[in-house]
Amino acid sequence: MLDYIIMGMVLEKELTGYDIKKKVENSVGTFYKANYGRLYPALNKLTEKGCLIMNEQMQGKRIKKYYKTTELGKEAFLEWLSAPVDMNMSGEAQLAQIFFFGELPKEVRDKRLQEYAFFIEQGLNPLQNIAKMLPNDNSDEKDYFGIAALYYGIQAMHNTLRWLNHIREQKPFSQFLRKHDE
Amino acid sequence: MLDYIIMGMVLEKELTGYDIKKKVENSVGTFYKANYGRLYPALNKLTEKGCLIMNEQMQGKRIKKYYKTTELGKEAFLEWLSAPVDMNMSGEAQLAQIFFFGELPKEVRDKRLQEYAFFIEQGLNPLQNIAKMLPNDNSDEKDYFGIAALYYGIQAMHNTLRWLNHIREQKPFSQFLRKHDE
DNA sequence: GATTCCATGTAAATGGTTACATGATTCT
DNA sequence: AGAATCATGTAACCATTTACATGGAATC
Repeated sequence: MLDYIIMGMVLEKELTGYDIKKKVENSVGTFYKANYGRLYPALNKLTEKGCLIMNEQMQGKRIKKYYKTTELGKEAFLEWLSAPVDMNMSGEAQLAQIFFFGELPKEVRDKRLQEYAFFIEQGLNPLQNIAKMLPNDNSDEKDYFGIAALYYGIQAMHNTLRWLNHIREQKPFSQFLRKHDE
Repeated sequence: MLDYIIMGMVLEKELTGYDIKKKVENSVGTFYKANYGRLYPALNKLTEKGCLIMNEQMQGKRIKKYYKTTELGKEAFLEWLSAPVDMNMSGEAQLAQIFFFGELPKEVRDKRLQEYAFFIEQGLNPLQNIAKMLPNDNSDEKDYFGIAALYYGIQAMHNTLRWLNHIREQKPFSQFLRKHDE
């Protein structure tokens, strides 16, 4: 996963490992955390494999290593990107993939987004059935937070579906966020 | 984390490892995945530590091992549960903790929920500032999905805050889910 | 009688974090 | 001058997944 995120970050502009980490933080950062402990080793491995090219530059007395994705890397990246979203991964990791969907041809992208919505609906149904069978009154105090977690999941899935509908049509986000009734 | 989830699952009723996995799946399952590869070793370690008691029972020719949380285990569980939610963990893992909040005294629980809401607001602010500075028009096609991910994050945080407000007052969930405008 | 589910585990491989180590550059 | 940040890495440790291995019990 980190490999693909790195390659996605330096598709066009070359960056240092340090820059890449910063870029990850303030873009996909909400969904994916990188740290130097595996970032730098990953950069070396990807360079060895030929997925990145490294370009050393001197800045005063310091060597800076700039990385950029090669054609081979681009292929690997697009292969990963165009594969169906892996539902075994955490929701956050799934979002990290969709983050790059702008790099995908519209056809493939739409297919994947629809597919993804379908998977979420499939996960949503059993949860909704459980919710329906639950007693309406606050019967057992101790169970409340378990039920709350269930509803959290249902809500989150609903919201993801709404979001997917939105981005499938590439609507602007000016009116995406809703007012919240206190 | 798994240790505490296990202990939380067998606070009152004794279960086998197999049962525990099932119970995790259809309760916190949306947020936390267990697998036998670490579940069984974890059961042994917790038993050695004295956090669980094991009770072997014969069912025909098969030995079944039932586990239950000891007093020592309960203490450890409650200590974990009453600590502030660790914001370095994934959002899913955070929810897995709140799942057990029914076991917490109201005072501690309310404090933790308010604290948690505060942390989320703190994470939300920078994202909202980025969103505000973004050009309103769909300037760059390729950036659209990056921006979409940003809005997803903002939406998710808003929803979490709304949910937290709801559960802090222990409101029933009959009207929690909103209708979705297509 | 075969398949599915119940039930318990282990071992190898992989994945990932944390702390450490070092030093240059830029800002105050 | 001192602090913060830029910049690159390693090593030890810890966590986690996957595949394998085994067999009883219940269901069709």
